[in-house]
Amino acid sequence: MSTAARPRLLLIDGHSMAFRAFFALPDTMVTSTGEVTNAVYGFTSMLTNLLRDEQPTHLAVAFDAGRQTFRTERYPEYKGTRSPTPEAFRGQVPLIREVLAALQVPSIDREGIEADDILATLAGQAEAAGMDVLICSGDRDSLQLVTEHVTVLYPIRGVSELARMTPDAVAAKYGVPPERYPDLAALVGETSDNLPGVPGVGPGVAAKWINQYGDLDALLEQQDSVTGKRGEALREHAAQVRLNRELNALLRDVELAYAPDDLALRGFDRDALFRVADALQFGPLRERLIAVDPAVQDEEPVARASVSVTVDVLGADGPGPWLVARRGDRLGLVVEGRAHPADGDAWSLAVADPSGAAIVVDLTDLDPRADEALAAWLGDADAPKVLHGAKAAWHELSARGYTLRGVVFDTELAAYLCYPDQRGYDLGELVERLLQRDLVPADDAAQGTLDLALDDTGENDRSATRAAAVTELAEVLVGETGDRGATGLLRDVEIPLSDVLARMERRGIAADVPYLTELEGQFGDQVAREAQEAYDAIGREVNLGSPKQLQEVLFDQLAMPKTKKIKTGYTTDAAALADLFAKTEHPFLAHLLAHRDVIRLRQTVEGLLKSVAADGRIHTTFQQTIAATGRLSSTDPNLQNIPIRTEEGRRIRRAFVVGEGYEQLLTADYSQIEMRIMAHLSGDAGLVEAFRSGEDLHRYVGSRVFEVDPADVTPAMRSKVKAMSYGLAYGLSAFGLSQQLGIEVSEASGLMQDYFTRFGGVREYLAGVVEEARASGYTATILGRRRYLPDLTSDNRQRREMAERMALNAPIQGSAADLIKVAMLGVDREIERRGLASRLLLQVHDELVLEVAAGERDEVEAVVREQMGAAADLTVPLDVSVGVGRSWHEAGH
DNA sequence: GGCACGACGTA
DNA sequence: CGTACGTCGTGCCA
Repeated sequence: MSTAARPRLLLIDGHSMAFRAFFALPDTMVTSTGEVTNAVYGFTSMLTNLLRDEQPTHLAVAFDAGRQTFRTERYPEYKGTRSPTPEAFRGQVPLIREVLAALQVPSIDREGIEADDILATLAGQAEAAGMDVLICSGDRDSLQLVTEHVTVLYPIRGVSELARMTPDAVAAKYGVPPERYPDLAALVGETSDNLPGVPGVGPGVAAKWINQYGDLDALLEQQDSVTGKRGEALREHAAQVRLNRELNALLRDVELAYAPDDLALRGFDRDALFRVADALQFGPLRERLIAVDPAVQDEEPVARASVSVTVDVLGADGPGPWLVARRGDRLGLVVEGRAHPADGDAWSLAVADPSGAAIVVDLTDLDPRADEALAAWLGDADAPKVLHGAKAAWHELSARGYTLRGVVFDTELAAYLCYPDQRGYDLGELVERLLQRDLVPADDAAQGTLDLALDDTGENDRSATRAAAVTELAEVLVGETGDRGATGLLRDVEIPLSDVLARMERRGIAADVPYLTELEGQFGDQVAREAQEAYDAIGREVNLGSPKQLQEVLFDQLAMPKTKKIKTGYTTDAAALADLFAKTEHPFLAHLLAHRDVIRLRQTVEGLLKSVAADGRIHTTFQQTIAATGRLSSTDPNLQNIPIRTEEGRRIRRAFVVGEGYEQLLTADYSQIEMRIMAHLSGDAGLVEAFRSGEDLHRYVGSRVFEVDPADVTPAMRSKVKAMSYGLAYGLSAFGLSQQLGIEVSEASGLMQDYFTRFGGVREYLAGVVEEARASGYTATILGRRRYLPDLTSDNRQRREMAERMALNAPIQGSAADLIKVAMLGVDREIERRGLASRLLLQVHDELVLEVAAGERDEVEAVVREQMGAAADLTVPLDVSVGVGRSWHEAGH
């Protein structure tokens, strides 16, 4: 038994915290009706965090009321230097009080009294009543209230970071205990309150005096004993100091309508909360608030149960009868094995029905009848299955000769669509989060049916439990997916695509191993040569792959000018080295850069050689749940970053060749897909016309921006608008553009202005994307794929601006990902329908690589052009360029 | 063996 | 002070 925890009273200075929020968040945060909401949003967000982190039992928010206070009566200039409250702020205070009313939190004010005096009074009463008190205020005068049981939370930056001011923290920061802080403040003065201090006396001197004399009264009594210029200044300003002290003392005996006991949290008024949160378009903040509703927090946490399952023991007939008895049921399937596209295996599988009954089948020791029944079920497109990561299971089963069909739901893909920014989608973690259950098999004692016939390693129980968990999880995720408008995207795109990807991975792409080996040798020779010449240039050997050692060489030994600062010193990246070379022409730099290039190429070749499978082909794995924008990624090896920009790099592409039994490789890529999507989404007339005209895009844009004839657009103009156009989709700044083009920031900024003058629809679109996302909490692609960006309302500028750039980019990059996924499904389906032998091998974001069977080239090209071109109906045409050849390099264009 | 970091390849 | 990824080596930790 634990003793009852002390009650915790949270007191907030409403005005000062709302004011902080107002300046921390952009005043472009408005509802669709134009109401500015940054202060109310920031304040509510801060309050939400406090409820979550501090778990107060009692709460009140105090507001200033009335212009006249005892302080202005005593000293008319009090707070006299403050500029008038911004109009946009003033209107938000009543909104904050509305929110508080919905949360059933008292807003306390009293005519002629400042919020801090209310807080001081309540804090004193609460402490006397045995409560712990937290005071959240941006007014430093509140520091005088700090005691063993009273802590001030003082905003450091914005309203998201609060400093915990305990007695020790106050003493550490100011050099005096909390009760002496107003003495110190009286000496130093407070600009924001228009209280001048003693000239030449800062916090350090003030603290020294206070500690020396004991307190301010004693100091003033003995002011004549203070020597020097500062002593004179003190004597001259003694009256002001006394006045300061009088004014900065907080009232502790204000008569209030509430006593601390009346401030107990009662739980939110959900109806009122929904109304106000919707009216203010709080978006995701509403859910965050609900998650901290004290009415819910108070409920006893239920001991978390495990996912339960009953393992049915199979008879001599194997799994057939069990599966047949459940025909038409959605069954959870978990395969135990090794998921590898070229070297997979499966050793057992578990199937669970919706009631929690399961079977486990040992695949390594299966009699023919059982095998036949299992194969029939697995390959039956009409036998609905639910998996967590069907593609991996596909590889495992494929290795044992099974075909997997009838996947109607994939909990991993569903979780990805619902929470695309998550790092991983581990089954156990999802079960914990979404089912509030644990993924451990129930104790053997509790489950009599478990420990029968099957082997007793516990493996089977775990498998069966996972299968049951997948079944249960699917039920929750069906709802979550629907809530996010992702049902169609999951069912019609991601799930069928995982099957297409599985087959692409299984096929792999043929590699010319002798050629790769030759390349490895050549690059290796060059590595050695460049390294030796680099060593000769500086007269010693260093590890050229160690930025740390390079920094020593460049900045110590060679005393070169410092480059851009990074965590570990100064950067040695390629751009910086090129810059240094331009300045110093030191041969070491040239050899170092050449070494970097060639060692990288050698590494790439080595990696590829290592990943050639027994069939002479390279089998990548396409990750379908990694990129938050909806793109695929490629691993083991990554075939989406094979060099193409340099001639040396392109040599590597010659190693990817057409395989035995096929005639050619075909590559097809979308040209300027992202810009076309931008034209479509923005509806900018100029940009749409640019694509419809068939003119070279950058030439067209250049002619508009620079006001010249398209024929007169110089290469320099073209490259500037090209960088500009692409940068837009990333949230490029004038500074970034100037860096990339090596021009002045002013020129870059002028370029951007000219661009937006000509293509105003683009600017409107980009601004609109961010504002909409801020209000709704997410961005969406053409197919409705969402990306949630809670940081759009962060008061941390860096995080917020990062989120804004993500919001600009996600609909564009993500829509492009949508389109090529749809195109892949179309190409695959059409190839199958026409009975062609050609096949998809790779996807590189805007490019598809296919292996073309003899005689099929023209038809395959037509299919690919048709399917890629028809992936979406945009206001601009989707242009596809196609190339063929014996190698990836030859097929490129 | 695992981690963070710098560097750099692709779209 | 430009989005989205994956991989490699170094240097440092346990």
